[in-house]
Amino acid sequence: MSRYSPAEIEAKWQEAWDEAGIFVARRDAAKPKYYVLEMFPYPSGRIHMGHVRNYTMGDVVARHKIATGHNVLHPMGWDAFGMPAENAAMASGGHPRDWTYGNIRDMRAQMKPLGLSIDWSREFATCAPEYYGQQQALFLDFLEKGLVYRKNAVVNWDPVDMTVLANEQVIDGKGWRSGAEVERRELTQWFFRISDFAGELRDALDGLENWPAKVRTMQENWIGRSRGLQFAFSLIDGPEGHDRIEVYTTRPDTMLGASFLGISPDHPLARVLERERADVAEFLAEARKGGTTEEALEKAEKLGFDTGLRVRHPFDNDCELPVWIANFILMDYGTGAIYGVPAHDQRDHDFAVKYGLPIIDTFQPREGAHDVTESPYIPPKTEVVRYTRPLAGGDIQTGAEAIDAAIALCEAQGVGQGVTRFRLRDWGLSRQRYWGCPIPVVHCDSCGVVPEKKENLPIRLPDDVSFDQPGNPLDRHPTWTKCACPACGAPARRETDTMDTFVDSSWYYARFTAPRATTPTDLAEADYWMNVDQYIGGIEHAILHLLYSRFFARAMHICGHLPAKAIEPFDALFTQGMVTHEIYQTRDAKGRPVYHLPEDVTDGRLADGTEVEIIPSAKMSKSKKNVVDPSTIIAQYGADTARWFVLSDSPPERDVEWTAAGAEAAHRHLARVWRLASEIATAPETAAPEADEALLREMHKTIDEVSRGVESFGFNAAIARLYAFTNTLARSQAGRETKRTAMRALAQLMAPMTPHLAEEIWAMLGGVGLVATAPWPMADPAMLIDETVTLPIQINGKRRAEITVPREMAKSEVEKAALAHDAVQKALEGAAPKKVIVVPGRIVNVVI
RNA sequence: GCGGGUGUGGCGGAAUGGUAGACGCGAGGGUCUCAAACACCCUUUCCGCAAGGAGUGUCGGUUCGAGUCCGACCACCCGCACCA
Repeated sequence: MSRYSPAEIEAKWQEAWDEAGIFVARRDAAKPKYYVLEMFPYPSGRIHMGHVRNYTMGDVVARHKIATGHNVLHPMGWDAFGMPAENAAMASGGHPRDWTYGNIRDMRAQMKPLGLSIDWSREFATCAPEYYGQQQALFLDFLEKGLVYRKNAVVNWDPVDMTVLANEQVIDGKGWRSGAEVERRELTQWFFRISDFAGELRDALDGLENWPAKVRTMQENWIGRSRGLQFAFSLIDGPEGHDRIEVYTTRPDTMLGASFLGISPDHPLARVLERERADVAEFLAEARKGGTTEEALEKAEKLGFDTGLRVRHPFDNDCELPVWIANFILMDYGTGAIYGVPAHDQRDHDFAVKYGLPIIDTFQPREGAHDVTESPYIPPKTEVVRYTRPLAGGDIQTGAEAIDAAIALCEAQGVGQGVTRFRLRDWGLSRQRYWGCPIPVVHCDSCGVVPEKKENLPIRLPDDVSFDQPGNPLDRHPTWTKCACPACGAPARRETDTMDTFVDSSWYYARFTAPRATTPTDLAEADYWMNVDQYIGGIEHAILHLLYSRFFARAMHICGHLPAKAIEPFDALFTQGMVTHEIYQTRDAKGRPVYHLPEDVTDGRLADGTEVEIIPSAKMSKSKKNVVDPSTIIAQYGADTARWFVLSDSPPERDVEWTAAGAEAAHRHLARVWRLASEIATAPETAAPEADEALLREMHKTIDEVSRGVESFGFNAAIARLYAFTNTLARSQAGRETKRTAMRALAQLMAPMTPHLAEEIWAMLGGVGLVATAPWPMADPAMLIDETVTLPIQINGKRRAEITVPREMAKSEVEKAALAHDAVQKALEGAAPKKVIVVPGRIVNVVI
């Protein structure tokens, strides 16, 4: 072979790894275990560059850990349930299962050539009954422990298609197929009691030291622990059974500024009024329009309706407040009722202005006048403020503990009590869809909701379903719903809801430790392999998936499926950025955009010479056609080039832009390394002791920096160092044996990133065995320290000169040498410096 | 709207509070070649012939010293509970 030929060497070494079976994970007490996991893919059809980046990063970690003597588990599977499969079935008539398994087959075939160090013997798809049957067993255990329950909750309802819509299927408040205005409607649904764990999930975040701080912050805010006051306003002449309205507030210090009471459209009182009064029903119908997302609710126009009812202020018997129904009040948070303080809250202020409600100022800002009719004055939580209206007969000052003081005062007065609340809501898992894990319960006329017997699991999805009409095919299946009640044996109806696909991905990491076990997990295996030592995936999963997984691990532990140490399943987390690409656009006759694939564009022009408009890089998406197929790149340049490129240009946590030029450059470099290696392999023996010393010093510095880079996800910096070392090696006058040593080290350092090329070079230079299993090189600390050091000299913080001094030179000597420098002398003009700062080995700063 | 993040040459980016621009791309110049491709060498933040000066989204602050820390603002990106 006379030139770098990835097609040849990549197939060869993949076969060699397979034969040696080095990636098959088995328990081994003699080695420290290491479990590295990338978020498993949804089988959407083809792999994309984002997958390549994600799995390459995981592979670098896995291969580095193998080389450092760890027993590595690096599995792969498929998050295989979900809407796209049903959409495909609706669009083209096939079966979701066939579509899904076809995609898995294609994507696996695309992934294998990447040369990932994956233990494919553990592969599974979540849509396989062997997996979801165990998930059903988990559900039954959770049910037994009270971790699952049923309650009403709102969904997006398409009144034309008569079906539930996912948030994604609601476009600008309208159903994606029917175009009808979406309504919020209540259904009885299954929920996990994740909110019971809110405090624990919040507190345990502090222990997740190897998670990105931003993810911990996001989860903290999502869980949203708050301290506040819960109390009741008494309702005057309310409907029967409604003589008080409970409210929750985090700002009880503003209580005297209340000018109205607001309740959610879903509040029980609103429901009662809706049944009794046509005007209320009409308003609620209007208020329930639009989707269920918090974003839609927050951005929607604030609507209110005066019920005519009034409540009495608990601190002031003479003060009566009107009761309004307002569309921005969430039934899910607090008590579903608030009191409005327009003088001290922006949203309440907007509402009061819109509906002409009074604005009552209760605080005196410390300085300057503030007209609260113009804009609200938000009293700071940290500064001392003074009430202008007496609270319960006494002027009080509040300070840093204003809220606590107000709560204490209210408690003392017998008005309500301090409570800790969480923003986190229970996790609704019911989905009115076919392609998901069936919820293993039946509905019996006499016994109610009855869990299936475990011996009947898995409850398999029926195969004979049709997607020719909207709605859940399980609902209209002729026989599948018919079953016998597990309790009394009478005819009963099987539950037709399936589980949220987030359930599937909330425990797959545990299943990988024993993927063929006949129980959800095998405790011995879980005890050995858990926790995941390094988890890698997109930042888009920062909240939901990771929070659900943390909950699930706790719930599984309670049910005896995971050891206690695994309740925080991911020891370390890394969130990687996206792969982006420029978008190429032209316009059709009507001025509408037409997108073009990168492979059809050369130098900004199409094949017919038409110039394309270049839109800055964005996430690769099929609709914008700014996609590059990894298979094309692998065919053109080889897997090592694709791997090298996705790691090289950008820091892994940030987005990386795929460019054809960058890919070519990566390939050019790998070809150069290959050439250099074959030159060194065949070079005649020479000796050059001085050059040897210099090259070996560089080698040890490179080993040190690359090792640290690989361990800290500094892949781009590690690769830059490898480029620099390649340049050094190419120019080195060192003797043959030294160069061979340096080249072998280079191969080892490159092996996690470009494993095939590294094996080839390793073999070329007489390396023993596979480089994949060769022990990672160690940097000799003595070789990392130079005898002299060059220090910059700053004058007033600006660099003006530099001196080279012995490393161990005393501070006073360094100062003397710096002051003697021409540039310093010139700047001083004979005067003495005001101050001289010497940071040994770093810098000298002369202050004049 | 709420929560989180990002911002450095023509481009991607590097930089434990200590020489801003490592490494790569692109560009310019050169060597090799009949010529090209490949490869190799040199230059490349901006202004300036130079001396020198300016410079990390904007404005302000802390510090002997700020890309890095603090405050305000601007722009863009991600998430918002039924997308995965």
